[in-house]
Amino acid sequence: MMTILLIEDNDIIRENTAEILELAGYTVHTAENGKIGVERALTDKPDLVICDIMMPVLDGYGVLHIFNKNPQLTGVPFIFLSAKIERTDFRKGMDLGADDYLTKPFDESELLSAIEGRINRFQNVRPQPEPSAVWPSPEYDRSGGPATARWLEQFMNDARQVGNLQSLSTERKAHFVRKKQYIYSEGDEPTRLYFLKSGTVKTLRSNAGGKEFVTGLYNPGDFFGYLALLDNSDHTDSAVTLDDVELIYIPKVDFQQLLLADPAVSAQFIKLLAGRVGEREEQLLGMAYNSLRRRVADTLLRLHGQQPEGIIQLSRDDLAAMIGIATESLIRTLSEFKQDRLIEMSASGSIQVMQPEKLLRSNW
Amino acid sequence: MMTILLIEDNDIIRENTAEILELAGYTVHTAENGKIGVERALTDKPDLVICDIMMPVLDGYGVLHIFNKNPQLTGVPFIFLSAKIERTDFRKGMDLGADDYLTKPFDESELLSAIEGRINRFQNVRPQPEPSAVWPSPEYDRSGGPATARWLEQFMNDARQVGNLQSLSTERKAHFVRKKQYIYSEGDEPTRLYFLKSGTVKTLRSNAGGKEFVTGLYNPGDFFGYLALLDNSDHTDSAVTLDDVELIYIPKVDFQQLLLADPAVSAQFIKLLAGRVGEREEQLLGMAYNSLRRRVADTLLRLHGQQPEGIIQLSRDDLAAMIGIATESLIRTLSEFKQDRLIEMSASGSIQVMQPEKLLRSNW
DNA sequence: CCAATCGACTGATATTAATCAGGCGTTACC
DNA sequence: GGTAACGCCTGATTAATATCAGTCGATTGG
Repeated sequence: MMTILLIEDNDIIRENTAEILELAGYTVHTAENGKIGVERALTDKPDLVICDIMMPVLDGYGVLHIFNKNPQLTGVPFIFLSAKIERTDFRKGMDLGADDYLTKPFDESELLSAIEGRINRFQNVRPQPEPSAVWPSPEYDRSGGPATARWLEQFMNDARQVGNLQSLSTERKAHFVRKKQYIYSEGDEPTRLYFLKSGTVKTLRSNAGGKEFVTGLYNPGDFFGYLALLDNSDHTDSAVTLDDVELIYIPKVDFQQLLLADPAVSAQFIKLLAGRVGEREEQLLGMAYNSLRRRVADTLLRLHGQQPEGIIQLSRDDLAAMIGIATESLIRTLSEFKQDRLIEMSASGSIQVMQPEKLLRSNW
Repeated sequence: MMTILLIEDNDIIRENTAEILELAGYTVHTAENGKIGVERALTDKPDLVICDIMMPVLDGYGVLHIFNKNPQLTGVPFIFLSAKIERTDFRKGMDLGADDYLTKPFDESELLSAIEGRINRFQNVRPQPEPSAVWPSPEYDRSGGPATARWLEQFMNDARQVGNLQSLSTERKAHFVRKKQYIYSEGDEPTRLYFLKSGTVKTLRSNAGGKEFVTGLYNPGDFFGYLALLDNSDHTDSAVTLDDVELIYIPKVDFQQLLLADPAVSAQFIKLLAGRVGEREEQLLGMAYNSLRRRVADTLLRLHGQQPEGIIQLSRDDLAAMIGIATESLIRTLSEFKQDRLIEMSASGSIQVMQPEKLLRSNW
């Protein structure tokens, strides 16, 4: 339901008015002066504001001034309430940007119709519906999480059906690469996009000291190596196979053609990348202020959701490089988790998260 | 320039008023009754309508009724003009959805400030989505660094020249926001893109413990707040002003239209985002394995390149939150750098990098 | 004008996680 | 079949950095 913020210093009028509004079915928040009103507006985000003009601490004009300046508040319909019926007072209020002006005393119907009038007006003025024709919120569901690009597979099927990019066809030869092989290295010029048919691939960056940070982990059905292609720069990371894999190569030109041919694709890529930026910034935040234990837990949970069957099969070194910690520290933390029955480890070293809820919630 | 439609049956008042408006720089179309007014509104698409109430053929209420029903007309600011000063007349007009109500006789300043008031109000509130036409894709400078979006400015100029997205025009009102104000907060639904005209803005994320990590720093000429718009999600960061700033709002719909109208633009955005992903991953690598000293040095160098004049004017708290370390640690490191003559600090706390080469090379 | 607040800074201490060193079991290989 | 190599793990030590507690000076507000 609509939330209305009522700012009025007179206790009787305020309570009376609030009661009327509540009877009419609105959720009402009240404030007894302008300052409190603004504070409440910022926290409650009302759908409409009714504000008296003459008030102590901060008057109605001041409140509206602040509303106009604060981007979070500007869009909210604003109705002045005043005992003054003089034309100049009215004009001052309107010129400041009020949307209606009610004079006291008013009766119920005046109040309610004024509110309805403004709500209707603003709904007309501010079209709610997503411009879906413009912004494809597509059937390409981003189910694989922002890190993966499974929707591209779907897209490629479509592209194939249209038949204008034959080189994308699945008849393409699969390339077999054995484990622990570099697919491309930092500094290489990108020549193609990779589609992972089977196996696992990690992408990593390394620093001057030879330490590695794993930036991505790819499973069958994922594409990788697109960052440098999109950025039109050299690879800034390396891709390494974790086990024996089957790859399909999509030549750079084909990919770029694809990208330009259909606006929906570029829109999808924009979405994908924006999501990835957000994810990385989140990680950065965690890296800065979360304890090692917390970061291990977060990474395990992320993998738990991504990995098939929820079983994490990854060497301790790689896992540590994903989290950005020393391998020993990871192992110690895993042991602790195991003791707490939060995870289980098999003889082969694979990890299974047993109590994701508890792992998520426990705060150190 | 803004086009105003004036609907008024009295010849003298109509011509007189039109003259005033023209002198004020508006393009004015007139109509001598409601019927003609509506017809003219449909063909001319005015930016604002001033309409008398008592008129032959079709009165003002009727005109507004039609405006409310016709989607093409609903978004236009509508001001009533009337000789009636009775409260009930005023309320009837407002309840019908008028945006202001001027009583005759009025003087020039009343008229003009009422018009300005509504135009400003509507720029805050609404984007009226114009049907997009595709314009020739211009050549965009690719030199702008990945962190900034200055090329968008160039693009917007082009868009303006073609003139089909008027709402992007520089005539847009600047919004002033004082320092330390939130422009948007984590979790807010994005409603617009922000263009920073003057001042400085930071974007930050905060974790459960209330700690903040500064993810971006924006200078005049930058755009910000686009991540959530592109991702089609809620804001995952907050934007806060560091000093008094001037902002220009670009409504969500306008921006999205813009983005899809021209493949060159989406291509630019893809590049921008891909670059930002790379940057963030680089930061992540540094965060994991570089010493605090190294990270401070890197951040200083980054800011040295970005900030105008190379002078870094930033509170210690914000700088620490950018690097992701404790404020005290930062201050200690800065003191060390100062002792080593790598940087200089003014009394006001601003930092200047003196020997970028040495700062870059020294390896700890 | 004084008190309160804030930002820059310093010293002492506590905590965390990296590093070093090594054990133990399994696999790979001559 | 022996041994070298490797992956997983543990203990002790050490280095790095956060935290706590406060000073000092400048600015702000009543």
